[in-house]
Amino acid sequence: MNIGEAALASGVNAKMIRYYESTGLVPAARRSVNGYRVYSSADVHTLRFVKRARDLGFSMAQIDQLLQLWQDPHRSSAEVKRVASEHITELQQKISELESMKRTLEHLAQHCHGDQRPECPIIEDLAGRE
Amino acid sequence: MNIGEAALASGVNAKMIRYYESTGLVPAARRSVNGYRVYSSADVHTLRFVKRARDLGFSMAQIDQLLQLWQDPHRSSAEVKRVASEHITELQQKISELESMKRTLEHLAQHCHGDQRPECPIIEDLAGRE
DNA sequence: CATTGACATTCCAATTATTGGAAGGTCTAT
DNA sequence: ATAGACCTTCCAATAATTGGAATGTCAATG
Repeated sequence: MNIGEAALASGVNAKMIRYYESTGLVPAARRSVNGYRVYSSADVHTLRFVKRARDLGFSMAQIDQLLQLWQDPHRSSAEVKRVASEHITELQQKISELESMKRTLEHLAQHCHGDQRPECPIIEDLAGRE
Repeated sequence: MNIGEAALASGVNAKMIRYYESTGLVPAARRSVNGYRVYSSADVHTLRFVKRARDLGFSMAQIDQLLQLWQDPHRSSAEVKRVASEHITELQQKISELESMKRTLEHLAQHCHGDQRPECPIIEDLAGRE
């Protein structure tokens, strides 16, 4: 299996597969005589794991931990849960920040006429209303 | 007013002030004889505008637009509102993504025992449950 | 057999906003 | 004179991804 096929099968594109390899997130693929990377279905499985974790917003550092845990038959589910919970907290943190921004902007936009005149509470807020 | 004082007064640190200048987001500061950047209170006002907009999550490109509009006495509030609304949409988009991730993870974490045993629905999901 | 097109390789760079540091110059005060 | 706080520029790293250039390989076709 060449990198293109592995990309198709895993949902991780070739460029990113090489990148993940370069950072050590996934082990370096074996090479065929021509120098091409060769992937097994186990490798593709790993790549799909990474893809799914990325889709859930885990950082590469967190995915690194999760991959270790995945490979480790002696892991405790508590460790996994800790990584996930940490990420949930981060997500909530970010969501709260964005919601706060959105709320503020909606209030401002609500009072903006949105017509041809220059007066605008949005700009006034940015400029400092005081 | 040196850059340090301008930083203190605006809430934008010196490093970022120089960066904003380098990208053209804010005009290049005048220089005193010793080569130091010199800021007026109008400059600080602009920097505070940028700071506030960044705090609301606007990108530098959007802030560039907002600054233009702010300076333009013939602006229409509709233009300002358009930029803000676009950003609100982006915020909502991002919020929805993060909430979806969080929901999924919470469901998985809820069914994870979090004890010393290796069995864990979180890892299983990442590994592909099928 | 030579060429073509699809695929592979490496390396370098851009993105976005921010931070860090190095190496050096200036100012103020002791 | 020297110390310490400030300023300058330049280069690099961050996180994850994307883009491109230059080059090599493979399979198939004319």
